[in-house]
Amino acid sequence: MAQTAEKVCIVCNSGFPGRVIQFVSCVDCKGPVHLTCIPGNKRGKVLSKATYVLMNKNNEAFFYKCSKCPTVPVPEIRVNLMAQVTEVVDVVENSRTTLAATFKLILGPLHSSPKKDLHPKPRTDATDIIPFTPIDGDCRPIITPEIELADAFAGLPMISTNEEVNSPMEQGSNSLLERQMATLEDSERYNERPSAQPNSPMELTSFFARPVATQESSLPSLAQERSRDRSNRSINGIRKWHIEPAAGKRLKPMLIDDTDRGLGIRYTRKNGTVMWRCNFRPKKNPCHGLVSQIGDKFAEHHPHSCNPKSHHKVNVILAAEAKKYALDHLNEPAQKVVEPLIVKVLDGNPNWNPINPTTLARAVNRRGSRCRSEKAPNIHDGRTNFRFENCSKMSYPEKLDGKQLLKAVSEVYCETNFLNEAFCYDDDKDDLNNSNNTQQRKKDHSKFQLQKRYLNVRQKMRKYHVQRYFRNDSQNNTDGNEEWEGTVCK
DNA sequence: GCCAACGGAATATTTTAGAT
DNA sequence: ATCTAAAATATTCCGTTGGC
Repeated sequence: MAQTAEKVCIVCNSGFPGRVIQFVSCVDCKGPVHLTCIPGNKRGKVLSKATYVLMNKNNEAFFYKCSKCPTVPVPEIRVNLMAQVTEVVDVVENSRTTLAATFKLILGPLHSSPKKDLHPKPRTDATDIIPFTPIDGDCRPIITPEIELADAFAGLPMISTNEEVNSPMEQGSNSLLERQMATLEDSERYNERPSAQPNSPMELTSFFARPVATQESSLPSLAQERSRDRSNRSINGIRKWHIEPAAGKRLKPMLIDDTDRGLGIRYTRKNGTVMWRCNFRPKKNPCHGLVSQIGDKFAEHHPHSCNPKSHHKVNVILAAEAKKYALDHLNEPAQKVVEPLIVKVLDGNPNWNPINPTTLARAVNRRGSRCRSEKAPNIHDGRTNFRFENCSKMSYPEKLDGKQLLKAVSEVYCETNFLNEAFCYDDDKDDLNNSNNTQQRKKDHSKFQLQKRYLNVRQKMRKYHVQRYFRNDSQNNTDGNEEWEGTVCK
């Protein structure tokens, strides 16, 4: 951490002005990085100025690894593991005194909150390093050094990785794993086990050298969690992923793992990471299974808490294929579509208990009939956006709760639940002024008016096959009418 | 008709950026 | 260093769909 005014920060590309230049150097490329340019260190959470000064004073090195450099491999610690555990325990204990300021437990990029993950919640594998696996590939559950050490801290029996790695089957898996891992981005390569750097109690990640994560003994053990998870894995411990694009209900994509559990897309992070959630979701004890996907790589964030399913993958793929075929051949009878597919699947899976053809045919029919109604002639062929004509008929005075109406309408596609709120009201016979309960009558009347206008809008939408529409605020409506724009069904 | 299997929205929690 | 607001992420709730 020497001062160097000529150098340029490899993160922000700016210099190091001022008398006191605080920076750290990448252990690999030696490039300087501002203290504040360290990922997650805007507020000194990773390396505060005070800590920096203290470390400088004690001539301590801060092992920073910039994102441009290849990840430093995780050290092999199979040999003399207990000695290392003792060593790390000493370090942790000492950290309460002299090293308290310098010893910050920072987890990898997938764990953004150092404070939170110091004591991980029992329901997650927060301290597990998550192995990424490619799509339609597989992954051996890995007992990483930090996991073993975490178990050791929790007072649990050590799990020997020697035996696992040395067995013929595991050796095979390892080579397969290595081939997969070779394709991963550097920042994700947690699980490599080269022979270099033996006996180091520190783990180097893409960011920093840091002490191994510990776990309070009062919390459920990682070993127990993994043991439960391992029992859910296939026999050889290989995790396989497969995405079926339209296997879900409403033709949503489904991720299927090697235990035949199906997962649906939960949400997509801003950085493009897709989060998949196990589809087993009864109201009582829904499964916690959670998988992240970056590109075509997958990682388990939460293990499943549900039981594996039998032939689920075969069934969902078959159903998806049948529905897809039915959509492409709308005029063919469902039974005719389904039966050959079932025979074909049965040929490839002799142990499969075939789905009832009638059941599948009914599902196919449902899908087909919906599609037939959706494929009504489109008078706005070729145009995805258009301006509503007769805008005056679509306008609403503000006093009739236009905002609420606008919100309801803009969220509506072709189907709506609005009519499910059966509202019986005889507009013609009602006399607002002669009612016993005038306030309530006025309220009902207003609601009825709203519904009538809404139905009028909906009718319009159907007529023009509008998927959704919204008010065009860019127009200055001088005549008091609101302008609407719509999106036509393709 | 019941209930599991989804799927989406609402809500809660955490993180980050910016101001002071 | 602290506070606040906004954004991002995670969790929960609830409605709909589909199979039996």
